[in-house]
Amino acid sequence: MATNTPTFFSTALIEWYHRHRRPLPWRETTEPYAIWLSEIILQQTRVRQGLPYYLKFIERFPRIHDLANAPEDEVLRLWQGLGYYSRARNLHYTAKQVVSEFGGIFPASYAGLLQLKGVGSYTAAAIASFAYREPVAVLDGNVYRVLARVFGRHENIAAPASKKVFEEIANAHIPTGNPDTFNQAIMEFGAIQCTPVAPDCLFCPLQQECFAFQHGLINVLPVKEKTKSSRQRFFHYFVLQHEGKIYLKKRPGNDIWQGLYDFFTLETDSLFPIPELIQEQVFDALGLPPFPVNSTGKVYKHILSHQKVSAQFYLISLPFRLREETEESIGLQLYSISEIEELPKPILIHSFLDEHFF
DNA sequence: AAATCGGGGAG
DNA sequence: CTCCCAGATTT
Repeated sequence: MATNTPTFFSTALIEWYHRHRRPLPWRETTEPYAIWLSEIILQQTRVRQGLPYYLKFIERFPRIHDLANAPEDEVLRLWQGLGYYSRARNLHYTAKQVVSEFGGIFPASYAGLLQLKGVGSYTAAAIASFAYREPVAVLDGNVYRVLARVFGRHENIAAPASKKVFEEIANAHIPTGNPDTFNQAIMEFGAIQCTPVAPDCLFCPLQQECFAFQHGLINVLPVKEKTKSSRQRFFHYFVLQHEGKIYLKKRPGNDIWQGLYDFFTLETDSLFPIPELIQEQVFDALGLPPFPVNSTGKVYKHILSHQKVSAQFYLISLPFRLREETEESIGLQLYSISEIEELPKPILIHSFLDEHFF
């Protein structure tokens, strides 16, 4: 990359940043491990939501070896409630890889960091610039918005093809001598000043240079194509209990909440399960004689990015355990209440348990 | 290129 | 309700 000297844009952002920056713990360090941890946590997550998780993780896992040596269930349990759980699984995978293959030392360049699982172009640029002062511009939601407005770009920011347009602008302005501050500044500027709704244009240092402000396009830029509506799903959770313990299973891949624990599940295409379906998919599958079951009555609603889940729970007390072959084939295992508290669970399941058992 | 993966908060 | 958040990965 060519050597960049400061521009009106980088100068204004950095000057603004020095007056408005929030004190955040991951800004007080240049350790790749701490920066990497914070960046994974903050993907698609607001600082306010991610901060307590960062503090928990850095306390429990002060060094990458601590994270690498932890069981995956504990990592997922600490991650519980933060969403996008593949981030936690990849975080753990990469910690183990960096320890076993690189002696606990992170790759020292953008290109090297990009090879790590869970580290894409944004995160690699963030770590490279913050930890190594490598002049590579970050491109996150904040940056897209700021660039689209200031430079008047109408490309659809949701389209992957638009990425290089914004990348080129950002990389043309990142000062070679101060890449870390520029990257921090442009993201902070987007988060605090140039917000998605009702940006503070009145007191904006870029007011005169901002294309969107000068042309009355603040509410038009950035252009972002609308997403499709999500699908509706209906879960029927059978809370099988025996001697104070509850059967749980670990959720498989290729669906939401991979690696988290929930109950034996019947999924239907409507709110009301067909009795024959319960007979076949529940009683027959579990090797139980048929008997009447009632849900707890409450329908739990849970919203995800691309799905709306309606869940009902059916409390069932078993006077005996399931057959061992049944337990193994379905993946069900009995856990005490205190054990269940330590397992990673979807917020939906945790909320239900909180109301009935914890 | 499009779909998928969470949960919370603002308006 | 809709939109967005220090995005990455899979299809």
